[in-house]
Parts: sequence; structure tokens; C-alpha cells
Amino acid sequence: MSETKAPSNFIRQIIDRDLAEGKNDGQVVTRFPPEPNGYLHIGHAKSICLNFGIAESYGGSCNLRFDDTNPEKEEDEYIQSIKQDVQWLGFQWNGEERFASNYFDQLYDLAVGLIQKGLAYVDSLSPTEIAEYRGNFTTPGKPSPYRDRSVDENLALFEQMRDNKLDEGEAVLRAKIDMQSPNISLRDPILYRIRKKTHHQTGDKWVIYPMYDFTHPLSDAIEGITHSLCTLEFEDHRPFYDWVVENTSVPATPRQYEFARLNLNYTVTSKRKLKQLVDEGHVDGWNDPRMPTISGLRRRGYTPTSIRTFCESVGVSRADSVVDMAMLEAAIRDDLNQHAPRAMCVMNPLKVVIENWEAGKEETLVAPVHPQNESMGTRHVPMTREVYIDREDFREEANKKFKRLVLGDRVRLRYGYVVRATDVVRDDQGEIVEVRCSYDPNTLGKNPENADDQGKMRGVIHWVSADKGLPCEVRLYDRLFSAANPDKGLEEGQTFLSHINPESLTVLEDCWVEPGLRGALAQTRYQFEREGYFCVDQDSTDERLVFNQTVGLRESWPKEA
RNA sequence: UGGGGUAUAGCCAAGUUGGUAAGGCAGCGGGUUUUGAUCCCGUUAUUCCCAGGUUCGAGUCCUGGUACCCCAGCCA
Repeated sequence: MSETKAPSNFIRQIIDRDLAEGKNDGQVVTRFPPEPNGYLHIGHAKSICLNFGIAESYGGSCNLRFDDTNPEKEEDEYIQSIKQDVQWLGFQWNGEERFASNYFDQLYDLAVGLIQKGLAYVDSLSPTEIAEYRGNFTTPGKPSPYRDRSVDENLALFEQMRDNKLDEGEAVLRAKIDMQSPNISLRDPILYRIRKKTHHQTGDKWVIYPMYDFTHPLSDAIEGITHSLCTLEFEDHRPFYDWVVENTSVPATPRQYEFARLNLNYTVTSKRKLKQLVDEGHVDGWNDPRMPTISGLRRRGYTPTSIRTFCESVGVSRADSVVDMAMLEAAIRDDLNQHAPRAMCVMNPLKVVIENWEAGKEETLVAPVHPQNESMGTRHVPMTREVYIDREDFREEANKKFKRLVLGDRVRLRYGYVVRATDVVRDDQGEIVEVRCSYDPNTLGKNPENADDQGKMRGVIHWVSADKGLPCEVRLYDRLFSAANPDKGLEEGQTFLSHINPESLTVLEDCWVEPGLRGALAQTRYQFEREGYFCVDQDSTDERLVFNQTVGLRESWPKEA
């Protein structure tokens, strides 16, 4: 086992430097701060792994904080799912989960302090007027006529806002900074707005709610966060983040650092778009196995380890990038290859009758649970006169590269005997419905003695006893979108939804799996040999197993076979 | 258009004081194999967005370009 060295990235370098300079008393405290307005997705996993991972490797701690400053979009359902997902990934936050709303009282006092210092004022401009006064990229903003209200008047007005004396949109509290700033987020950013909505944590206590830009630096400071990691789009807000920390009396000086968010091809990682997919019924819910949500990946069969190693492998940088889905798939294949028990499942059954096998005779074959890991033990696979093989594994004729069953040739039934196809049975339409075979009783665990005459043994195929196998359902998944970037190449009137892959889900109803899987619990993962990795879906019942394809095996065989 | 960022292989990504381009994914070739899997071995950038310059020496420093991303919510 090689020592896993902490991956180098610019954030770790900053922390190393800070530690070397003795900053923050040698402490490293991070936080993962989601807004509870949706389910977590693979992009959040990157942030979670970064924040918790850094805390872990520097002997620090990481808080879970809900950034719940906008009661309009937030729900308790999201809070619960977020907590579950973080824990499932294997991380434990420091103490209880926190809420920005825990700090509403302190935030209010700090805002009053800003007013008293002449650094904040109540603006009575309408929303559209505020937008006009703000200017744009080329035009500097101009001061609101209310910008120079007296401290006393501001204090009184802010109190009226808080005491529900004003209507929504009638007034806001703004920081007094610089309406001419080339950085638009410094043109007197809004600190508080009136929202007469019941809040999932504070109920009806408040009718004014602080904005993210005001809340975040203060929450960080209150919690003693040392390194506040967020994505690139907040870069322009950093000067205001520092302004807030400098101009309020808070116990610490957290610093914000930005990294590039994760993009994956053939999917979307935007809460808004994911919510749209769910709300409009394009998928089966937030945990649809095709979704890039943590809960979707979980249902699909991804392991926490695979998601964590994936996040580690993509690294952390400041360059916009789009990670290839193949990297995610490589991570889950790697984990499951090592740990998933093997089983045989036939998904497109074709009956095979072994004519020289005595009717009614059953033989129990012994197979390893894992070919490279003896400690996982063995399993019993019943062999009978009639078995199913996959239709893809039989051809009447084929060239030498086809390593499966061909009429007249031999193939091994995995863990069992070598059989030779002798004839086919067709239905009225001429379609093959059955293959007749003979078997060589002397080939269990050894090769046929006459390998060279009478045609060679072409390969090994999987199979399931027709009498003893279990009928089951298998759900196959393809990428949710057929375009690498669903937001690109759109015609007039099209949206990312136009790129949805209509064949992202294939349900196979007539599948057969070896009987040892009877009663398998939801989430149990297997490698179906020669097919891929699958896990038991939550829709599974005692009567009927349902499997989700997590990912196929790597396939590399000659195209013209 | 003003401001803020980013450019290293098909995709991520190391490269810190200038010393002669890590690693992963994908690909390709070969070996082992009762999974066309796994595993193993080999291979894939004379060049770092472009053009100049400094230097014995530049992905790293300087100058000038180019491309792409973010910002004009009382969202986060």
C-alpha cells in the first residue's frame, strides 16, 4: 500500500503558507454552506470533499451550515436530504449543523452598527429604480436620493422595516460604498430586504432577511472559519466580503478563496436545471438513477468511495473545465471491480437445451464469489438440462473473432461444462427460439481433450438455469443528454431540454439471474459477469428483483467480429 | 463596452526560487486469464494560447496580442 500523498492544489498551498506564517493560531476551519433549495449533486460533492478533506488532513474541522437567507426557495425536505447525502459520503461535520438563520439577531445588530457608523442607509427607491441607478458595465452608478439620510432617520426606518411597518419592495438597507466602482458588486450592495414569508427555521419572527453577501462573511467570522472556499462566480464579491468583516465587530478574519466549479459532460449540474427536470417530469425524481445528484448516483449504485476518489482525481484549480464522464465511470468501476460479488444474469434470454443431459437432473456447480479474492468465498450455481444464454452470445455462423457460441462449435458455460451447438429451433416467423446443444461431461474444471479437432472452443459465456433461475427486471441507463454540452448548439426556441436523450432508460422485463440472489436487499451491488455492475433498486420486492445498471464493463473487442 | 478571471496532450491536472514537461482518464500495441473484464508490460506534448524580447538556458521573467468564463437579482 503506497502512502496516499495529499494532492497538491493552490488552496492547500495557501493553507501551508498560512500555517508556516502562524496565522489563525495554526487552526484550519472550513465549512460546507449549501442553500437548502434543492438536492445535492456531483458538483457539491467536489466542494464537500474539498472542505471536509482539507479539514481532515490538517487536523481541523468543517462545519455544515445551511445558507438559509431566502425563505422563498427553501424547504425542510432539502435540509434532510443534504444531511443524509453528506453523511452517506462519509463525512461528519463539527458539532450540530448550523444555520445562517441562527445568527439573524447578531446580523441585525451588526447592521445597526453599520448604520451608526454611517456605512449603511435605508433606500426607498423601487426595485427598478435601484437597477437604473446602479448603472451598467460601461456607465457608473449614481447615488440614490436617499443615500444621505441621517443616522437617526436610517435607524428609525430600519426599525420600521424590521417591525413590519413597510411593504415588500418599499425599502432596503444598503451598504454605503461606491456607486462609481467598476466592480458592480460594490455599488452600494443591498444588505437587507423585506420578505413577508414564513421561514422554515425562524417562522414568522422576521419580515426582513439579510442578503447572502452580508450574511456569508459574518457567519464565517462568527463560526471562526479560517478558509472560506467558494466557486469562481463569487470572486467579484470578495472585496465586499472583506469590507463586511473589516467594518463590523466580529471575532475573526476569515478569508475567501475561489475554485472552479465542476462540470461534467453529457449532463447538467445546475440546481435550477435539475429542479426543472424533476418538476416537469423528465425524470423520476431527484433520485432518478440518471440524475447527477448524490441521491441519484446512490440509487444508481455508485459508492461513496468512488465519488470521493473521483473528486480527488479531478483536482482543484481555477480553470473552467468540463470533466469527461468516463472519469466518473472509471472511479466506480475501480471500486466495484475490487469489491462487488460476481453473479450471472441473462438479460435477453435464449433457451438452450442440452440434449444429452438427463431430464430432471440438477447439479450444483461451485463458483468463486470473486475471481481475484478468495476470502469472499464461493457460491453455488445450479445446472440443469435447460438454461438461458444471451441472444447476443449465439450466432449461426461467425468469423474467428466471435468468441461465443456458434452453430457447430463449442463454448464453455462459465463455471460449468463445454457445450456444442448442434441445432436450432425456429418459430413460425423463422426466428430462433431455442438452441440444441450437447455437453461434454469431462470438461468440468478442465479443457476438452480434443480441443483441435471438431472445431475449437471459442470462449466462455454466462448462463442461468431455466428451471432454477430467478426472473427479474433490469433497468439499463444511457446518458441523460445526447449532447456533450446540453447548453450549446441550441436553435431558436430550444433549451437544454431539447438535448434530452429519449433512450436514456431501457427496461428489460424478462431477465434471469442465478438463484443465489434471492432476497437481495436494495442497494446491494453485483458484477453481472461479462455485462457490468448492477445494484438492487428500491423498487425490488421479494417476488421480483429489480436491478439498476450502474455502469457497463469496459469493452474492447474487434469491431468486425 | 468597464471590472474580475483562466489558457500545459482528446479530457482533468502537477509543474513555487528560470535548469531541460508528473500523474489520472481516454486511446493504441503486447502478455496472462474459465468475464472480450481485471491484472501486467510498453506506447501517447522536442513542447506549454499566439508573437516578439531578456537569458548559457523560459511552461515559468518582460512586452504586445488572441480566445474563453464570470459580474448589471430586493437569488445563492
